[in-house]
This record gives sequence, structure tokens and C-alpha cells, in this order.
Amino acid sequence: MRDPVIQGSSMAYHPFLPHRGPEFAMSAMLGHQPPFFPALALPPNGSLSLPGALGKPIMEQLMGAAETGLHFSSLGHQAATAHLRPLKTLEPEEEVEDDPKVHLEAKELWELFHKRGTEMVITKSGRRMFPPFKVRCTGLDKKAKYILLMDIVAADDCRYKFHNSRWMVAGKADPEMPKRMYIHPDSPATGEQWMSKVVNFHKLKLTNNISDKHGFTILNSMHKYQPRFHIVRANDILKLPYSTFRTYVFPETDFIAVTAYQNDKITQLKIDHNPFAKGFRDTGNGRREKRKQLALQSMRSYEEQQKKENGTSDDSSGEQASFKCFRQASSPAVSTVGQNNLKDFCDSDEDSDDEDKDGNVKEGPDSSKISTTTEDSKDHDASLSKSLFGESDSTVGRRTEKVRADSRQSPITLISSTTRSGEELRSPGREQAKTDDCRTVSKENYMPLTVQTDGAAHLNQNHLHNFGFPPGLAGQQFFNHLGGAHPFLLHPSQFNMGGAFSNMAAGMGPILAAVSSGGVSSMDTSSMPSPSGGGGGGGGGGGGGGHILQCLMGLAMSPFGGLFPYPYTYMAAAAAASSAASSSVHRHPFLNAVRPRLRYSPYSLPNVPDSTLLTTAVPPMASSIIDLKGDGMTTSPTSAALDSEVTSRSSGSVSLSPKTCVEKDSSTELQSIQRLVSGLESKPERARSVSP
DNA sequence: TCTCACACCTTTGAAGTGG
DNA sequence: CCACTTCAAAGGTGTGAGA
Repeated sequence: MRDPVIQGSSMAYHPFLPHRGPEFAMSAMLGHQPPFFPALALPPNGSLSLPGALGKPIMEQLMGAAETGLHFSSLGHQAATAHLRPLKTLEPEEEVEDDPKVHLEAKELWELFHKRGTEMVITKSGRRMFPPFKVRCTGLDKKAKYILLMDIVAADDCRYKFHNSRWMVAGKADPEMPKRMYIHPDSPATGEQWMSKVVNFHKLKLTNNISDKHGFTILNSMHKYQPRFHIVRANDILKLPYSTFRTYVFPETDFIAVTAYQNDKITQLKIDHNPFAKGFRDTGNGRREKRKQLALQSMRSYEEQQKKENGTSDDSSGEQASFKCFRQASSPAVSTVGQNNLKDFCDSDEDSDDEDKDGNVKEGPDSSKISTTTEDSKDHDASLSKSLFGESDSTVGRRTEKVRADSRQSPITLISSTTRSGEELRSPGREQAKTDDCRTVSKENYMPLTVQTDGAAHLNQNHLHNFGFPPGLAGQQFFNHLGGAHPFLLHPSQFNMGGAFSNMAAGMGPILAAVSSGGVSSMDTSSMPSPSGGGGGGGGGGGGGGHILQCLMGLAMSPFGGLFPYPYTYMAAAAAASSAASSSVHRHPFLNAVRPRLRYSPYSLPNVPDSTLLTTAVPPMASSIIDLKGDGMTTSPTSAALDSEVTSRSSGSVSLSPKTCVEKDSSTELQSIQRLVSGLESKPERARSVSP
């Protein structure tokens, strides 16, 4: 009946396999280097020093990067020493079908925020997301290893402003920031491990600092973003580019990045729910309480003064006047604790501590009072808060059941998969226990490993096609080499983990790689300075130049030679077709025909009710969005337009934006594919010729 | 609109203590 | 040794003034 793989644009997008031109080649090359793995295993039982100074020219030469338009850079990092264990021969990966389902944790809270237009503060030094992005996975193959990631992409092409208590479009989006992918620090881990706990991405930080070197996710202020969650079936980071993956989008998690809160209601929600902001709650002894007391005091003195002056006064009016005065004299923030807000958000005087000493929530912040439409109960809200930070699985458990049920139809699930050729490889075996040793490699000293590209790729265009959204929303830039690409970030913390990364990543911790897709001059040198290229500002750190690609390649190449045991044209072609498929597979017979040779997705698709496939999720998605319409985001015509757009793209192949032009895109993409494939086919020759 | 210093808070992990 | 407690440092918050 259903063939969502095709119709559902299951090949829509591989988050790690860059989808444009040379990037394909790059990914392909990275993904097809069996010698790589043994190389990393040397020397057995010894330590492997990764000076990180492997030459860029060598790298480029080896990779044929110069000819493919690829450029490498790094953010500067230190040399690392990885203590590597001898490798065990990997058993061929068992082809156990998995059927991942992902449930957004604290969904109610997300919805609560979403109704008011979630804002996320971004600062130079980085801020966490709140609510934290947490998911619970089910349906994974218990024994298979997975890498879990998330990234944040532009939700549309607009810049926003907060006007008249609501968000409105204020123009076209600013140039997009370099995009980065955040890999969960526990990656890779077995499906069993992932399923046994809530996967928490709370350590992901947002920044507006374009030259950030911490690996934070860089966003534009006053722009709308959509977090995405990816499950990659891979036991090694090196396999990311060609591993099966799935992408999940939870519409209620979108947000607008701000440098300062615009919507008082959001501020209040954050204060009420974020334990770190407890000091600002009306309860307790925080600043707000003091301010409030101060205000009350001044109100009383004002009243008394009025009484003295006027003899008598109407209590209520006097109070109002006092309050009015207070509000006028107060900052906007202070005004949130004023009468209106107190009424709206919480009757603060009765609003005792949300949590007792044990951290148990007695009574959640009174979000139900905030909402004019929500039916959130206090208990409900309390449980939300409770689950936000580091709550143990067991404690979450009960509530999760509810969340789970609620979440069933929430995510847009985007399934994609590159060729499974990786299974032809034998990757290094890993022993979890042994890899603990690798954790001693300081993570703090490590810079994040990133593969990022400049160029724009927001959800609406580049990412939409990635999602398999209507081609008109997506397709045209698909093969634009100057367009966006997909960054790849390894957060420092991930190098503190055991597992597959221990073999490589632990040693590579500080290594920062950047792959530019932007053609000859596309490297964003401001954000990705190249130490080896000289003059790289950020690369100065420790002078330990180099990056993961360089290191990897350097390590692998020298002793093992052959870079391309597999013709990377295969991957390139596959990727090209995959890209095409991603944006038009559901509508293009030719591409459909092409698909089988790509050996896509050997896995079953998730069952719809839980993780809804894009194409089959239209009703839930649409309804979800409608349901989630809140006071802030959807009352304006602009918002309505946005919503319709969101709905449109959410509808996948069903609902096309008026902007779209399917036929044009199809033919354009087809030509691009053909060009790309033919172009890439000639490149391996050169690449091979420079390989040792 | 953004940045920064600030106070207030939670989290984390080292040090201390007792069994 | 282990488990538990205590304490200080680190880090996460929103605030509000100033640019």
C-alpha cells in the first residue's frame, strides 16, 4: 500500500551527506575509506599522537579537493593524544530491522511556549535552549549502534520583529550563519542504551557569535528556527556520511532567536519553568520577590501619602493608582510582576515554591493561569518542570507514558538513507568498557569537530527539500554549490565518551574540520580560520593546526595508501540521485527509477502513528499546527501566512506552496543531477591519480 | 537591538567524615 | 574502602543600564 520511501521522500535528505556537487564527493570519499579504520587503530595498545598539523595541501591533494572545490579549514585546536585499543574485527552488521519512533519529551511545555511564540535567547557566550530538547526513542534495534544528533535550521526566509505583542515578519532573512550539527555526547550507543533513557540535548548552546569556536549553534537574532533530530544508524562517526538515518521534526519546537526577550509571557514562562531562573520567580527570595516587596512597600507608602494628602481615598482606586504608578515607574520586566501579569501568570503570593527541598515540584508554575486557552493543569505543569532537567528515567517514566501518547502524531518524520555500502566495510570493533580509558582524554581541551559550510540553507528552501518538502520550496538551490550545505559538528563533550568515537574521536577531540562547499572561495574564513592556510585567526589556538579530515587522512593515507577503494563516483552519483530524489522523488518517475540502484533505506519505515511520515502525517501535522496556534504567533496576518506555509511544507508532497513550480524544479534538478554525476565521474580519476 | 556586569540560583565534584 | 555529607567553584538564569 504505502511506499513512503519514495512517496514520502524518504530519501529526502541526509543530514551528513552534503547534498550539493562536490560535497557529495567529499562525503563519498569520507565514507569509503576502509583503510581509514585500521589506520586509526595503530599502534595497538599504544597511544597515537595526532599532531593535528597534517598539511592542508596534502589533504587537498589526496582528496582531490582543490579540483572539486573543496576547501579545508579548522578552528584551531590542540594536538591530541588518543589512547587507542587494538581493534577487533567487526562482525558484519546485522541487518536487524529497526523501526525508530521518537517522542518529544516535555511536549506540553513546548506547546505552552509555542503557543506564545517560543523565544530562545542567544548570547555571545552561548545559551542553552529552554525548554531543553529531549526525546525518547523507541523501536531501535537494541544491538545496533546509533548516533543521535540534532541541528537547528532556519524555519523560513524571514526576519521578525516583535510588534504589538506579536511576532511579525520584518523583512527578508539575514544571511544565514554557518550551520553546525550537534552530536549527542553519548553517541554512538546501542539502541538499547538510547531507549533506556531520555535523550537530552540540553547541553547544546545557542549563540549569535558567528566566529564562535566553542561549537555552539550559531543563529541569527530575530529569526525563526526549527530544531531537528536525527537518528543515524552507525557505529562510528566516520560512517555518518553513508549511514542510514532518520530525521524528526517537532513543529512545536520551533522558536525565534532573540538577544533579549521580547514577549513578557515567554519571559515569565521561562522564569517559571527554568530552575536556573528560580531567582526571578515571584516566590522565594529571589530578586523578583524583593522587587515586588519593594514595590509593595512603595505602594503602601504612596497610599499613606495619598491618604495624608487627601484625607481619605478609595482603596481600590488607590491601589490601582499605586499599581499604575508602579508599573509606569518600572521597567517592562518589572511590569510583568504587576497586577496584570500577576493575574495572568500567577497569583504570586499564593504561589509558593514550585519545588520543595528535594526538588520535587509541589505545584508547577502556574502556567495554566497564563494561558487563555490551555487546559494545562497544575500537576501537569509541575510534571513538566520536573522532567526538564536531569530527571531520572524512572521518575520520568510515568509521565512519559502520557507524553508518549501525546507525541504520537507530533513529529514529522523524515526518513532518509544513503547507500548501505558502509556495511561492506569492516569497522573497528569497540569495547565499551575499554573505551572508558579514552574518556580520560580531556574533553575540555578539545575544540569541537565541525564540518560546516557557509551558504544559506534554511528550512524553507534547502532544508525543505531535504525534508522532502514540496520541490518549489526546496529544490532549486539543491545543486547550487554556493548554496547551503550541511555542517557537521562534534561537540567537545562527545569526545569524552566511550564507544566508537573513542577510537577516533577521542583522539580527534580538538580537531576541527570544516568542509566548504562554496566553491573556490566559499570558505567562511571568519568562522573557520585555517591554521594550515596561514592567517587563520581562530586557528591560532595552541598552534596545533589541522583538522579531523587532515588528521584522518594523514593517518590513514600514509600507511595505507589507497584513498578510494570504492569509486566515489558511486557515492557521488548516489548522493546526487539521492538529492534529486529528496526533492522530487515522489514526483519524478525517472528518479524513482534511478533509486533502486542507490540501495536506499534497507530499513522499514516507522509506523505512522508514532513517528509520522511526512507524507502520511498531513492530518496530524496540520492539526498540530493549528492546535498550536497561539496568541503571539498566529494572530497577525503574517503569522497566518507563516502558518500556512508551515502547514504547506508540513504537508510534504501533498500541499504545495504557491511558490513552487514542480515541473521546473524537476527538470532543473534532473539536469543538475546529470551534470553532477557526469562531472563527478571524471573526478575519481584525478583523485586516484594523486592517491599514493 | 545588542552587550555586559550583576545577583541569584542550580549543578557538580572535590574534600571531609564516619562506619 | 565505601557511602554519605559538606562546601566551594562553576555554570545557567533574567535583569537592567548603557551603547
